[in-house]
Amino acid sequence: MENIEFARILNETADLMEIAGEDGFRIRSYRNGAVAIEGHPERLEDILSNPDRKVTEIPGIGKGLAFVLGEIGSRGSCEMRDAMLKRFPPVALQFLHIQGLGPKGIALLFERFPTLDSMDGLEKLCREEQLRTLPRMGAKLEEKVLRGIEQYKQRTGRFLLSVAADTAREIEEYLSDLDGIDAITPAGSLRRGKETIGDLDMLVTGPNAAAVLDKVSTHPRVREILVKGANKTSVKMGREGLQVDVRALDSDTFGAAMQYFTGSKEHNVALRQRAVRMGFKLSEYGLFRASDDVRVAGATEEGIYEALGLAWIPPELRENLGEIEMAESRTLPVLVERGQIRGDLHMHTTATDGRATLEEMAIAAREQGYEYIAITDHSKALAMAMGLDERRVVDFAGTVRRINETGDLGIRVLAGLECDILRDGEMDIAWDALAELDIVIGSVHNNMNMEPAAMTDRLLKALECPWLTALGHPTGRLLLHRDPYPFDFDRVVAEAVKRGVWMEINASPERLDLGANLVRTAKAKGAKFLISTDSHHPKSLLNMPYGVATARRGGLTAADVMNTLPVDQFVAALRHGGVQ
DNA sequence: GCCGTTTTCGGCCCGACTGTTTTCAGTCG
Repeated sequence: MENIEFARILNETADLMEIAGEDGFRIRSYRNGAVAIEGHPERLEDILSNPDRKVTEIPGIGKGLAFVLGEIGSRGSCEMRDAMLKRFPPVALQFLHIQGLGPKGIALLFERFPTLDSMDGLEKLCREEQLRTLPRMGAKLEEKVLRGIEQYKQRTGRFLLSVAADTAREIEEYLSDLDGIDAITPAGSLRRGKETIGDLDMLVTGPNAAAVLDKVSTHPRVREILVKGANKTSVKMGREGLQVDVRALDSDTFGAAMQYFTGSKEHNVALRQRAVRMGFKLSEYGLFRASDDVRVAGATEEGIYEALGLAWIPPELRENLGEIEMAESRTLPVLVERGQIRGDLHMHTTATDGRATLEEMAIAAREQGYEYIAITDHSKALAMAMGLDERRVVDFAGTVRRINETGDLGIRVLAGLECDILRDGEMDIAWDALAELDIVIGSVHNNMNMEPAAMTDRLLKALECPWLTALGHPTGRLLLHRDPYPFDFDRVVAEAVKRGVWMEINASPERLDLGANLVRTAKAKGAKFLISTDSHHPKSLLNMPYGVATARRGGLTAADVMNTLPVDQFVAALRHGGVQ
């Protein structure tokens, strides 16, 4: 069992305890423990099975949680969770994801309607106007919950890009000891770098590819085998039930299969139409001449595109949004690559809500091969994150200057801030304190349900601040969880371009904000971008590829992305050339 | 339930908004 799985069960237990009205601090301990375990570099299982080690070595894990973790490790659950699940049906956990419903409300629902045990049941209660019979619940809440259920249904069945990527890696590792395998490659929306994934397609080639189909069904996280045939195994993985299709292929059709299973459907339809016009037939088995059914390409993707008179198209662009025309005229953009990113400009430390110190983040970033980073902790409006006030901002800028003078960290550190954009569009920190910093990322963290016009005004007002470097996670969306706040994006981008404020592509897999479509829109208006991980832990620095994938889907080249610049040029490009 | 000690128990992060009230609990970030 991986650490993240231990963390998930602790969090789930905490959710249930919250509904049960358990002591809040005790619940916090479970959540803290989950964070500690998820971020712990060692496998918890290894520590648990080693008699010389104790899990209480991990800060945040005491005697109580050590016992709980032991239970989870041996049987996948713990006493507390079992007890809670006797009181509440499993759907209670899903109710927590309905906006407008919290633990107290859910507890009340089960108290009043003991037979409630499904999302449909909740929907029925809303439609029959039953919620309003409960204290502090009314017609507005019934409407809100119905909207919440609608959104919930839309997002179930989809998974974050990172979840699919992790699962793909896990499967590759599990199969890596088999002989006679040439390649195990993800296709589908994962290969296209889409922000959320429906199911995971894995293609396998090699003389022994069929053996993979047997072995994959024995993976410990497989919970259901859907299909187990000669060419394909389909399974559901883990509790969330991510469907994984693994296909074994001949090497002479591998390119055609990659092309076909990578999609998108829209891209493939357009490509097949083109093939027909040119006297070919394109399928997952190859490109065939229509006249005599002779295969003219199929071993590689490049061969197929070339035979159709096209340059090879990067998977991220395969959405039939003009890429086929560009491939024909040989004008495809040279998309930005992870290896071109030289700095990460948005991260937090223990000064606010991060889990590691400035030094630890800097060293981890150096190991990623970066030349520079910016530390951008929160500002004081985020009281729950211990956000910085003016005095701490100025002190911090001084500290960073001294660190850079020593050069001990082997990486250039920029003094930054993720400054809250307040309700009225004012910055949370006075301008003269912001002037001490190299980089200021302006972000909206509260009052997100404003009218679109008011939110537009708020962002336009924020852009007036002369020290603002970039807009952080500009739409505020949380994938599968919260929709973007509506505002006039075109107007805000146009103003940002005019004022030289960059747009962030937040690489956190929960956000990927801006998303690819808005990246396209912004680029068309002349925007410049930062790709940043918004890390709260050294491990999260590894999320950069998700941001790069989003940039690529938006058609960005290295020239569009400011943090591809070498450190000196980057600092010179900052609005006031940096302060150091 | 964890932590850090005042080594035995008290402190642990908090403001704004919403819809429901008639003074505020619950939710959200």
